[in-house]
Amino acid sequence: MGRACLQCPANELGICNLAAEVQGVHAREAIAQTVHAVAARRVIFRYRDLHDFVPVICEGWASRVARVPGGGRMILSFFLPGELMGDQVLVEPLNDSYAEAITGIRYRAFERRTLRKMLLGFPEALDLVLRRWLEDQDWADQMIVDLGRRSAERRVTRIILRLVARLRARELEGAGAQELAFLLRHRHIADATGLSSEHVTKVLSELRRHNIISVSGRMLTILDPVALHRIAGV
Amino acid sequence: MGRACLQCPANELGICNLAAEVQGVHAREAIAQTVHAVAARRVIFRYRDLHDFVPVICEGWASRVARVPGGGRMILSFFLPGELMGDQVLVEPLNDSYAEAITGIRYRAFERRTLRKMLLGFPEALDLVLRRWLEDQDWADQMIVDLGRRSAERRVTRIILRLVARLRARELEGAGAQELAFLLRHRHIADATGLSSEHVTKVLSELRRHNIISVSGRMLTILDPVALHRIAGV
DNA sequence: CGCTTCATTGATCAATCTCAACTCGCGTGG
DNA sequence: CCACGCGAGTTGAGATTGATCAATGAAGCG
Repeated sequence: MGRACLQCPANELGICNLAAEVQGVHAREAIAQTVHAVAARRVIFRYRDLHDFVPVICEGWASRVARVPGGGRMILSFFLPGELMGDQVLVEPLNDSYAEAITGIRYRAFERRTLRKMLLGFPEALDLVLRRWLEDQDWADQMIVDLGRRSAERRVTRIILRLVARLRARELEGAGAQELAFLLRHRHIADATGLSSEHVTKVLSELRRHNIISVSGRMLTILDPVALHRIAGV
Repeated sequence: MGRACLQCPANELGICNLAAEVQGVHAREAIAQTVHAVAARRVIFRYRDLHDFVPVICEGWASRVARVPGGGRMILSFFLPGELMGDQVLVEPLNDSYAEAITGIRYRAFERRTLRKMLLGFPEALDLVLRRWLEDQDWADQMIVDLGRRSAERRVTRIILRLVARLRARELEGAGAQELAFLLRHRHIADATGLSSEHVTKVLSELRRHNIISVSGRMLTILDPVALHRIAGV
């Protein structure tokens, strides 16, 4: 059981067999679940095919992607370890997007029907899920504002800061540490911000030139948090 | 009771006093509610102040708006007659956006606490609300794709087509009629598509020049639906 | 170890913004 | 009832941002 499990809804709801095994007890509610692994850059599933199961990511980073006729791609949201991959637990998805692995990932799929019944029985549990759904909506709202009314530089810095905040909130990265694992490729940042990947490297190079961030391998170091926040406009 | 009430969730849930009065019966559940009117272009409320009430729009068009420091504005969603103004019925909003009237509007505010309790008791009713919430999320997803990866021309035509589809789905406009009341100003289209209002008039002029649409007063006529859909890329 | 994907950089091009000037229509106060 | 003023729409010129294309080197992965 990794750190990501600590705040995982499946764990908090007591439905994850992994947690149960570790603690040597049965899961509170028996919910049919399967474990899967997907390699980096691969499609995990299409949402339109996702009728009976609710996926939760255990390890690695993933994204929800929409394709645009003509080759364009747009990332609609990111999934970090310990997060529901889409909050449509109670309602079937109507979306025609698909989930794609950013790094290699492992995830669990829970049976929707049982999960739904359980949530309807426990208002606190329902609240947990709805609140996360609301956070997703808030993310989408912020993306809309960024895409519509902010410069490339701002979009890039803001998405980095927001992801870092999410990692810290889930305690995947220490709140103090300015150096952290940042697993996105330029292409992912580009697809999330509506920019070309070339332009993303130009923005990031500029930030490095001013000693605001530094990147080596897949570690991101925030050298000057104040400047970074100033650019992001927070 | 207008046509908009027919598909209004407050009506479907049997909580609207208006429906009850018209039919000479009591509302199924007594939920405290108040009626309000707001003039065009006025702020209706801030979402952060909206703790105890759930608003439903009865007449007119409204929008949810985010301001960006420096004068920019972005419309996050539209509200047509008979729609919940934000689906955060069950959870308190965490957003810092506000609702703004596009035309003059009338709306009703229902007490959140009672409504929530009622929804938790009726899974079908809960489903109704969650499904609408999901539709909102779908709208947001489409906006993100449009903003990130589509041209100005496409964004404008798509938002028009999507709004028209919504009006027709709610039977506010006949499915066949190509002429309909379209109450947005260029400024609203601009704020929803992330464009300048000048560029919106250029796009719309072009569409008129090609006899694809025509606008007079606040009536929009779709002269060439096929061409319009082709441009939108559907 | 060979191949694919990724990052970097520069030159050029296209889309859209900004600014400015003008017109129109409508609502309102005199 | 009229005049005025403001918000809204139109149009054009010039400025900017970011896309596209191309070429090269580096890194990751099987």
